[in-house]
Amino acid sequence: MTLTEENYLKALHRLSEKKEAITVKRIALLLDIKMPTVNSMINNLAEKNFIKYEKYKAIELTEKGKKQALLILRKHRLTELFLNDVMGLGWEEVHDIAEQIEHIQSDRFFDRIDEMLHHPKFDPHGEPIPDTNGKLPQYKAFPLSNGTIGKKYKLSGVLNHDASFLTYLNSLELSLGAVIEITALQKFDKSMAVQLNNKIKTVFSFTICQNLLVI
Amino acid sequence: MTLTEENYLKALHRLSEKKEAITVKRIALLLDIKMPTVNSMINNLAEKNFIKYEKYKAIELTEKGKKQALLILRKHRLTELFLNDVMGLGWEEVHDIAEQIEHIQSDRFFDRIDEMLHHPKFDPHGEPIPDTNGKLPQYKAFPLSNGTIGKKYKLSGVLNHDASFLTYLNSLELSLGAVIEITALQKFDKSMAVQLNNKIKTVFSFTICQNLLVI
DNA sequence: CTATAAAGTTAGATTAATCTAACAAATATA
DNA sequence: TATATTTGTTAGATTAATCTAACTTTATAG
Repeated sequence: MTLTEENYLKALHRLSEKKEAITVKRIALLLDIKMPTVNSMINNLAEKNFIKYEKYKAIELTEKGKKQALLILRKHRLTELFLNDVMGLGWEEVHDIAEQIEHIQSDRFFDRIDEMLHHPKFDPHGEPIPDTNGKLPQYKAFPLSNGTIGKKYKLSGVLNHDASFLTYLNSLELSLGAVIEITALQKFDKSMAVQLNNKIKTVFSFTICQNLLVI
Repeated sequence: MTLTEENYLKALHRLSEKKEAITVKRIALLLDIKMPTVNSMINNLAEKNFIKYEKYKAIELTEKGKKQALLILRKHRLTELFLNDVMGLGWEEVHDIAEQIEHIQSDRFFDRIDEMLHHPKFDPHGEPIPDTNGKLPQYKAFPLSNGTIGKKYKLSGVLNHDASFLTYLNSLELSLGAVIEITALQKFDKSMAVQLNNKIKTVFSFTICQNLLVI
């Protein structure tokens, strides 16, 4: 696969997630490329069985195409996490770099990233990370505020990336993968008493609970 | 610059280091590309002032071309070190991955790598790493066996990468950047008494000293 | 010092990815 | 429903990087 084909597949997948029909126009707008160019690439991808396509009809990813797209998405999300977690780059700067690194051809490289991050199932926005076969985890991360009393959860992402919020989490030694047990619930303000990593006990406001993604 | 142009520049630089003349034939062999292809790329690079070139004459990198090549080399060597040191990949596997990552366009990314490695001046083979302006360090790493008694050196590379050797170095907490002081020298077998990181005292055989590159 | 071999160059074709201009089909609107 | 607008397609050109075939220059070996 060429780099360009990979980028089209990624765009196709992104559009397929917003349940509206995938059209030549939308792809052209998303990639900032003229329609005839998209048209010829669509024909190319159809020939290679990455998509199902008939003239003037909507475009659909085949199983093969979907898998390929998810494998690229996997590399992209793992890379973003790596750049942030391991290399300390800010969330605003990781995307553009990951767009480039996602095309690196090396299973070893991405396997090591995966290992160093302890095989994360979700990125910090709560988006699922496909596995090496392009399969998504069955369940989805949800905000801690939807959790139930007495249960233990694993932190898999945060919806807010303000420095102050992240600093606060750090002060509690709360990083991705940390265990959060809900020990009590205040009906009045929906705040939660929690125990972190079976050690620290504290209380989270409802706002904080809404921003912590867990599984 | 395109990825292909970058690869040609890198090849050109590599050939220029082996003082023989740079010819179309050599480039073609090195990159496994046919001569007419090289010829047209040479014309392209000459137009862009990366090289000086006249028909049937030898090819020379201009200052501009040399700087560009060194900047790519910088990214390559930093990446190799990073893949090995930080990500724990073996020396035999880092090269191919670095060949791809060296083309990533992001100063921030490589600056972070540089920081995380504490601004290394040499790669583990003792080869110098150009700085952000494409300048090489003036001095060059040399084997510890050429050091003098009473002096302190900084470990900047190793010439042997056998697992047993690296394990031995690890057991002494001897990693890149470590301080090695020569405290005594045995004339008989050229072994050296050394103090490592101002802590551990031990003795290195001549063979070991030959394989430790220092500055 | 010529003849042959090696290296270099030119010309022209090919492929991937892009474009513009022109035309065709589908959709929306009056 | 007829027309206008939007969307999609085709045809043909362009650029970067590659190739083969043919030709030219330089180097080498008798």
